[in-house]
Amino acid sequence: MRPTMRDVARRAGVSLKTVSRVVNGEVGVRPDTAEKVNDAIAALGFRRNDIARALRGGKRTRSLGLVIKDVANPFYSQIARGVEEVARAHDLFVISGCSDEDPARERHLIRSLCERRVDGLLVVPSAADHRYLIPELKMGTAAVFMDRPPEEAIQADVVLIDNVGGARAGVEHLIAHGHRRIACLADLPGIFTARERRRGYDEALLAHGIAVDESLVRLGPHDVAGAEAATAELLALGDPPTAVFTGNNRLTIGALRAIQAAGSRTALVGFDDFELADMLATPVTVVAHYPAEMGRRAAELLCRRMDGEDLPPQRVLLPTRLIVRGSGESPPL
Amino acid sequence: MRPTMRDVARRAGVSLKTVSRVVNGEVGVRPDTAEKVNDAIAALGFRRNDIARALRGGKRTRSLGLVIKDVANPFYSQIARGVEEVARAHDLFVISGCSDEDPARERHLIRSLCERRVDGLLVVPSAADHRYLIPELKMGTAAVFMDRPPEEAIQADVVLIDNVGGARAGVEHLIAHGHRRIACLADLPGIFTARERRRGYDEALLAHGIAVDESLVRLGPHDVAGAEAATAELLALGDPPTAVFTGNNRLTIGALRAIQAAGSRTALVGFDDFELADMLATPVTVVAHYPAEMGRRAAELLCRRMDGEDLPPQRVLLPTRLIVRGSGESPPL
DNA sequence: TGATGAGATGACAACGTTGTCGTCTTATTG
DNA sequence: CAATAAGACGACAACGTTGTCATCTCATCA
Repeated sequence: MRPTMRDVARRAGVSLKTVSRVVNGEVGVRPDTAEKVNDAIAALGFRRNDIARALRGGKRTRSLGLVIKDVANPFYSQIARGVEEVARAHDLFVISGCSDEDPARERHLIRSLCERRVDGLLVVPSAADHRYLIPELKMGTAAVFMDRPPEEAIQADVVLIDNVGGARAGVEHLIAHGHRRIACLADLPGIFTARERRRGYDEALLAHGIAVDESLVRLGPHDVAGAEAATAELLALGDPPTAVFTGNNRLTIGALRAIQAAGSRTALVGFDDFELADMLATPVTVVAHYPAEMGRRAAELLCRRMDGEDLPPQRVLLPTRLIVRGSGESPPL
Repeated sequence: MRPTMRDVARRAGVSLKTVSRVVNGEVGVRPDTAEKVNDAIAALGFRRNDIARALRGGKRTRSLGLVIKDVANPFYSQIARGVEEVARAHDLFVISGCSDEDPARERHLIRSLCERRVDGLLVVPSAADHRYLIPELKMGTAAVFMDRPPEEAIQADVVLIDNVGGARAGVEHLIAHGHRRIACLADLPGIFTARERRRGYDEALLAHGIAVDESLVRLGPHDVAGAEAATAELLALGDPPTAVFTGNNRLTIGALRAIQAAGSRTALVGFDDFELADMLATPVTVVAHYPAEMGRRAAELLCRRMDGEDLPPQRVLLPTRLIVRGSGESPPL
């Protein structure tokens, strides 16, 4: 169905190789010959077959694999956007897949991407164990991790947010506004960022001589509904917290719902910025970071690896920024 | 570097073809032979090369191309998610690119995707002219358009939102609440959905015997800031509108900002739902639709085409749903 | 015991392209 | 005018896989 170079060659009355030369803009073809070839290409609607090209070349498929949890989640879609920008600049395509936080699916995705011979891998890891990647890395597939590091055994670049520092800054902001009873909503403790942000929360309290009250810490809420329930529970305590620190935007929104529903004036600082945070009934003070930047930095690192640069594994920490909007500045009752 | 089947064969002491058989789970290999082969595969870290496989097979690359405006935009990332779900179910990979609404880039993307021999294309078109696609379609690359139709000349499936009906329902909702002076913010008239929604607005007014007052219609605001300015202007009129209908979520947010800033009680209904619409100071009544569903439907259609089904070009219209939240129900002053 | 056939395995070509090298044409130079 | 070189072009192999067909080994049976 699709014409090949051979078909073009036949039609133009030249050899296969000459067509190849014209298609690739190589020198050493007389203008009139090139014209004949181009006419044939246009007439037949020929498109060079990049599959064959990649096979013959043996080296580059000019593609990179991106494994994230879920494109529909703005955090990941912004990462994807950052990756796409860099890929575009390097004339690469992005082949992406959603792991949905399922280690088996992540593994399957990565394996399939390797089978497709992507030139590099960008992964937001879900699985705990990435040793299965070691052979792939050895075989020369470059890989860069984002948002969460792989375990020690893996020698690869990582681009992370400064989770500890950001969380600490957020909680210290609440402390600076007079809060002492500060609750913490963290995601499942199996998640790296949840642990790190929890650590920042602890550090902030400790640094200001406040003992961590485990009854104010909720590890586990994983979605808006869970966070809403957990917050409602906290607000219903005999001695409720005067402020809440939430470990990600889902949790922030859940907490917000509960606080709003309870008609409470509990202060709130959340990790992750989100659209409309400034438009809410109480604009939300957040620890912001820049997922697109994470995607860009990771993709850039990956491209350097793909170009054969041989640095020791990098660990990039991206800064956060506290955005003060109102919810984090109300004093304790 | 990467071992091939030949390497595996050598190590296992069998022929190339036998390795192929084992790798593909074909019958007719003695268990002990298969074991030798599997041992060699494990020892060498062999991964089947899908590039070579696709070339040899000649037919399927098991991939589909997705061209959207911008993954970072939730509308498109939800489409991408829907596509991904279907792709996953069919064991396909999604290769995506962002056109950023640039026709030249869209064309380049589609061309490159065809060169990569994707099995099918899913496109949210930016360009006005897609005739360049005709040869590709003829060559057997299936294509399905989303959100906006291609021009007449292109024979391809389209999955659209019921823009006219949705807009009409939204405006009629305002009319039902007593409004007569209803402003309309529509995006650039070059955009299909903007035109269609504008048409729904006109139809609603006409159906209720209200003449369209062009001074209340603003075509052109394309982002939050533009919508905010346009709305401020409308509110400053001597005889301002009592309600505003906005053609997409960016415009809704801009209008909301202006209304909030002016301390006005102007009613508002917007096209597109958005996260937190229910959490704002005034929860926003919207005409909701389901981008992920659009992605799914389009991908399903595409898969049917790819499987060789030969229907006439389909035109799927997805329904909208009016979600009443408060901003659309305040009466005229 | 030799014919028969089923099952296991291998040799080879082909997918569409590009790198290497050889051949042929034409212009240049002594 | 013959020698030479540069330029244009083509023949062929190879990339790693799979489909086709041939071959080989046994167990079975008349």
